[in-house]
Amino acid sequence: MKQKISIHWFKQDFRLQDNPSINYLSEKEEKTLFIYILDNNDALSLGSASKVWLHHSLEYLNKQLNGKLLIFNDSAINVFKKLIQDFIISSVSWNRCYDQESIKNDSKIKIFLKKHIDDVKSFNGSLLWEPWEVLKGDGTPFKVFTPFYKNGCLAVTPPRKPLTKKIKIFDSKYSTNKINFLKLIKKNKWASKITKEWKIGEEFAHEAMSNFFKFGITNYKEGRNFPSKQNVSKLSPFIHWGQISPNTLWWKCTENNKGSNNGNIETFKSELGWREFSYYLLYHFPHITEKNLQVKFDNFEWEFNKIYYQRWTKGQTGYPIVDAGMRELWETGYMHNRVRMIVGSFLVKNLLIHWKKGERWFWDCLFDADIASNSASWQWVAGTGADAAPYFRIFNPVTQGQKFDPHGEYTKKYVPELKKLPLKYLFNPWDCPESIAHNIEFEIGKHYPDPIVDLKESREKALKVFTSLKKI
DNA sequence: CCTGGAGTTGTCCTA
DNA sequence: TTAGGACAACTCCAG
Repeated sequence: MKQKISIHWFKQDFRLQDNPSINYLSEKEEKTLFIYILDNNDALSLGSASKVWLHHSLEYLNKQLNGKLLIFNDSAINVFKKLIQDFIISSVSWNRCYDQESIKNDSKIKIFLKKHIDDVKSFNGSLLWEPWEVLKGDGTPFKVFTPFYKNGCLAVTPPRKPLTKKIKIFDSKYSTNKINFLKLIKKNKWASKITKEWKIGEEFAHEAMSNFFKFGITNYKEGRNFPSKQNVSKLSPFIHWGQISPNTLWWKCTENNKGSNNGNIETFKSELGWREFSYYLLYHFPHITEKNLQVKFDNFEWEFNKIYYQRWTKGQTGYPIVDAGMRELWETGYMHNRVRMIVGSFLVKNLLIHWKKGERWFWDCLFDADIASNSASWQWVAGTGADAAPYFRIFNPVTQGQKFDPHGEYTKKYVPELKKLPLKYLFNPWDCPESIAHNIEFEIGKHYPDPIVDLKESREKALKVFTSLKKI
């Protein structure tokens, strides 16, 4: 006798709170079977850090579901074929993904499922506004952030309020923990070290939110620029994996938006707005993952010096703030936003290496690696994207270090070989006089690399190349 | 169709 | 030491 069930298909929504698909199924009479499908043939293959986060997320989620999460390593079609054989399925639902590949695959699966199951639904569980609902007066999509956010988002319907319902978990007899079979984690030092500063799971997303609204949000607007300060939320991996919904954060902002903290709250909300904008661009211009949004850059003469690139990835460029950022990324699966801009500008403008190379490295190393934010942000840094920075905006890693890490705490933490260097020379160690260097046993080229390119030269070269481009 | 204001995040030089 | 303007021009957007 087959049992009657409903199915929630976890995609990038690893939470039980404020989960529209789960809420929908909780209203039904049947108990819900919770499944996750890893398809190794997915075009959008996961980066190494993403796999690690996914592994721990699945473990946590399975615990939340009393060990009843069903995990498959197959194509979604095959999985559903089997489930349709084994159960009477009244409903299947999930929360949508917004990249082109997912849209294509999911619509195929939906058509297949509808042949066998009456009730097949998908929900918006990850965006505050549906990309197709925010348009200009003439019906075309926005291309500039400020009008998109102010006139497009804020001026229309406010985001859905968070809601949580009680779930009824279906106990399938073949529900076992198969997470290790997915082989998401390689047995090496990196994979175990990288999670050291993180607690992964829905509960910890809420913990991070509480901490942020207690401490970080005070002075967020200013403090978010300083990598050694604790003002950033560090919520990005949780948001990416759906361990907390943007709606929960949005309404938490509204709740806390009283009195003098207004500017900070608004700034944080606009950061959520930037995430929306990235997804918006991805939806309306899906090729931004691969191609320049501004086609005139297709003629741009990028260079590729393999040695430079490798030293950038390893944090061995000879520019302390750049190296600190790249090492933070490698060691923690995260990089502070200000530093992301600095290392990005350095790769694209000083080394003239294609933004796509940087995008791929970030994709592999970031816990919050997100196809929308990553593509849109790299294009922004390169100046090839929407709402681009003017080409002459090239970050100076020395000035940026002095300005945003004024006491050098961040830089020294990740580049410990510079610890003894006086602050005056921390961001330009090549200027350190011989007498001082000798005393602290610091030799450039021996204890810390020579800068791979000259700042002034590479800046002028970049300006030249970018200027020539606009004349085409 | 025309018009005018505006556009996340900087740097460098000059007075 | 510091504040202000140049950098260059284009596209987007709203009226």
